[in-house]
Amino acid sequence: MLLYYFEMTLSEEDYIKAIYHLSQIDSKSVATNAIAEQMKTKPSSVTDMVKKLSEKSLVKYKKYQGVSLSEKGRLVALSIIRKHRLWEVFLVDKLNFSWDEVHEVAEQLEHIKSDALIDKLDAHLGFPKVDPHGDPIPNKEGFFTKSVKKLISELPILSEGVCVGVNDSSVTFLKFLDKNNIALGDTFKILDREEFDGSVTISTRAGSIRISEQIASNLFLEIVDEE
Amino acid sequence: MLLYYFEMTLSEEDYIKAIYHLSQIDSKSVATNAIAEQMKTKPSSVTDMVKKLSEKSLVKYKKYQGVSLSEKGRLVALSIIRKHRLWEVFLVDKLNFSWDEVHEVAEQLEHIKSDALIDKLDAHLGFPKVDPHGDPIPNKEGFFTKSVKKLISELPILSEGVCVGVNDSSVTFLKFLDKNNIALGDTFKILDREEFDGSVTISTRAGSIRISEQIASNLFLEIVDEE
DNA sequence: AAATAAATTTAGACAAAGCTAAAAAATTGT
DNA sequence: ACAATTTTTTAGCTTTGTCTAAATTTATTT
Ligand SMILES: [Mn+2]
Ligand SMILES: [Mn+2]
Ligand SMILES: [Mn+2]
Ligand SMILES: [Mn+2]
Repeated sequence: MLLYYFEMTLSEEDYIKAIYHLSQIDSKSVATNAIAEQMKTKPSSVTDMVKKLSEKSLVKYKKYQGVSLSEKGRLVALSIIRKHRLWEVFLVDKLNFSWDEVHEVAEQLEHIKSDALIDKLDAHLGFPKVDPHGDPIPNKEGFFTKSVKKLISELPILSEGVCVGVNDSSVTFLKFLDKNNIALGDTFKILDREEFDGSVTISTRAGSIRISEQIASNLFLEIVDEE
Repeated sequence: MLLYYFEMTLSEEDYIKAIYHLSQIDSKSVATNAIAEQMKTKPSSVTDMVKKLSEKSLVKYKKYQGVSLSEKGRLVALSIIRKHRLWEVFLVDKLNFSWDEVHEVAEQLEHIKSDALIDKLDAHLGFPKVDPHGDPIPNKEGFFTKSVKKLISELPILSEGVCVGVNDSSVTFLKFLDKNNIALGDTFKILDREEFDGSVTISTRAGSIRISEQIASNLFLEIVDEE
């Protein structure tokens, strides 16, 4: 990730990250209003910030034409995302937070400035490849293995992956999972799917079980594509 | 420490901490210039900030008369110091930083807002009582066991304590310590002192050794006074 | 008790990041 | 094609935390 030798404020970092995420969704240039919504600010504030980021060559910007990250900006985004996701792993693996409690704190921790810190944290965590939500962690140079996160209901038979999230985070659903020995971090394989009702047979640590279409469309598996 | 229910900025927190430390040294009210020096700002900036802190009842302030922490301010200071020192323990014990590398990063980490985070970190570290520099860690309510950090040369015979720091951090001195099996974290007992040259006999894990007055006046032991 | 020096406060500016209201450009609908 | 709508930018203000220079208060010397 090659340290960026210019000081960036917390706010600038959050904007860069927001622009990165928005351009992942759409790939075209990102609209002022979209950034404003993501950052929970007003479009006029976005215009101001985007001008400043453009001055620093972190984004490419032409009036009324939206904005996109420069290569420099992309690397900054990935370095913040790396930090965010490493801290999330720390919070879950070492401090026993659950995967749905960590985002807000990571949002703060990602801005701590120290290359040594993040290197040592990475080592301490055993160089994880994905965060607790199944999202890939870029390495120091900004490379990461593309991982695909898909609902069980959308995966073909014989797919295999790690359960990394739920769509419906209601207490009743989480209790259901518990009762059926399904937990975040488990590896599942999709054995069969009924044409009739969309129910799916998956293998779990406790043996193979049948789950309804409704359940299958609420569980995310993370499939890592080796590069 | 009973959470403070008002938002504080990073800068306000650092000022409160600075005022706390300065009033430890002197116990009287703290001078504007002293704060300015500590915070590396100008006296006029200090006056501005002190007025704001006074508005929030965090300090007692009368024009030209210096400033002191209110009880509320003291608790805020202790909560930040608690966080600072817990993070220092984390950096040294878990991430293998050395005790002289951690201050700057802890200076950032101490401002992360999350009560759950600091509770879980505390537990993860095994509820440490002192930081890597031998300074006591306040508990959630702001209480801490007073620990005395003194040079071996200043301690009476039969004192016992944990080696927590050096005065002279030159490479030659640190190498000398290494050669004589003296390391941070070791427990020493002062067995005898020669009137003639001030040299001291101490018991170490490798047996008892004699150290010169010069060495004795460069090694800090931390003596914990049980409350 | 002045005079001088030092410490502190005030006044006025500035950069960062935000906001509202108004203007301008781009897009959409007819 | 052109009017209406939506998006984006500009202009002007606000708050935080900082600064310099000038004024004021307190402390120290003669
Ligand atoms: Mn953030
Ligand atoms: Mn995540
Ligand atoms: Mn700090
Ligand atoms: Mn310390």
